[in-house]
Amino acid sequence: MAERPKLSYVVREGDRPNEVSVLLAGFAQRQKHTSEGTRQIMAFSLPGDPLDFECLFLDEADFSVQMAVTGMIACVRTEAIKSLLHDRRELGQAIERTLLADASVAREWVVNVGRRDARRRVAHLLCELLVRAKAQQIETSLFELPFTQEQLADATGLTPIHINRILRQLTTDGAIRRSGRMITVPDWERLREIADFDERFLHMKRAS
Amino acid sequence: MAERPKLSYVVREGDRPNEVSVLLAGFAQRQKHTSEGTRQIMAFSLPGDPLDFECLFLDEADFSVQMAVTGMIACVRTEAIKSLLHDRRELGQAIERTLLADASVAREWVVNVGRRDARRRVAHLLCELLVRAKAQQIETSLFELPFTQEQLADATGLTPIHINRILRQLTTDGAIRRSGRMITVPDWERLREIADFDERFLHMKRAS
DNA sequence: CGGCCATTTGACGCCTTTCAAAAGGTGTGG
DNA sequence: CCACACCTTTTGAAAGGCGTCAAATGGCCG
Repeated sequence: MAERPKLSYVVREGDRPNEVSVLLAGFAQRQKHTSEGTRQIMAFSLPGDPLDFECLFLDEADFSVQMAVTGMIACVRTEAIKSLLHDRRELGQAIERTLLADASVAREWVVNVGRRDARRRVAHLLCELLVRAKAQQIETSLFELPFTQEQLADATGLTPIHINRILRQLTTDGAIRRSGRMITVPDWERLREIADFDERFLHMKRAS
Repeated sequence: MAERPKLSYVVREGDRPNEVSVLLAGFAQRQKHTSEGTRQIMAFSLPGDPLDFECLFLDEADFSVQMAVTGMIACVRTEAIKSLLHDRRELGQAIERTLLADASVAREWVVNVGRRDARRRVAHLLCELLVRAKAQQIETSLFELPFTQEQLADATGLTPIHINRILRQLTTDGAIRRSGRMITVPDWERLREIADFDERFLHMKRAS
């Protein structure tokens, strides 16, 4: 249970942490850097999401986790979780499902950056964030994006300049409305159609 | 233990299979289709790889598996594996590690298609395939690619035409040599450098 | 040998990047 | 409360990487 300032790293690629964490408040991002220094974000974490549970089973972290805004995380010693896993099998199943759902999202991101143009790509990311935020009861149709356009660029494999142009285009097309970083979706079906979005890849439970 | 013809599907997106399979011979690919019909491959499977074990824990498959060439797979009823998992904890850990290594590869693919240009992207894919093939003792520096240029394109988010140009460029640069689909790597370090390749994301065991 | 598919090559166009700079916002210190 | 510094957003112009279109070549199998 510790406050984490904006931009602080929770895990760095190559770490072998002896504790894992859950995001309680704020937003975080999973990312990697290429040797040239460019960054690729491969997931945004919302409150309630585990941040680095794969470290429970893999030797070293293959990605970094950085806070996107100031937030709060809960840390648990890996020993504690492992002994819990030893006692309660259903907990292991739950973690397993979460990790594999994360993996499914990563696969969808491969599709997103590999086969969708900038417009669909951004719309798809917005859809994912909206659906996940709704599932966490964060808010509904209007949605405060805590991310800068540079972060959105690194998440979609685009440049911040182009993100800006795409957001403007989506706005003039009526698919979204913006004021500051607040984004409203007046026509959800419209955005979903633009994005080619099918939320099954999120593997969310209906009513758990 | 069944032979599978080229292009046959092992799993389709949305399936809820009651058996899972391991690739014994040949090559397979994991893929998704967008609503426009374009395809994105997100993993190539080599002999020895489990093809769809995530179905053990998730409700429905979020990707399809298709044979890239005629090959052989072994099918196991999910019930059988689950009861095995119940008895032998170390088996569960092994499967867990495999699944999470797959997830790590998917994340690296996000980086690949998101932040590397065509030349690095293709080189990175070749590096991954070579390292994994070597680990399976398939062959060493020379490597028969069973994949068409169209498949390589769908794996890298490019077009087959551009794959062709990149392969030619890598050839004239001396990074690879080709005859037919056989690819030789005369200078491994060279290709690795071009690719910005660091094999840690594969999470392979040193000597298991 | 003929049909079909994969590979190869060229010309052209466009989506996205790069480069550059202005404008808007925000926090800190005087 | 203002001023300054810094970051983010916005806009424009030009370049380039990759896609699209089209067609020729090559290889495999019946």
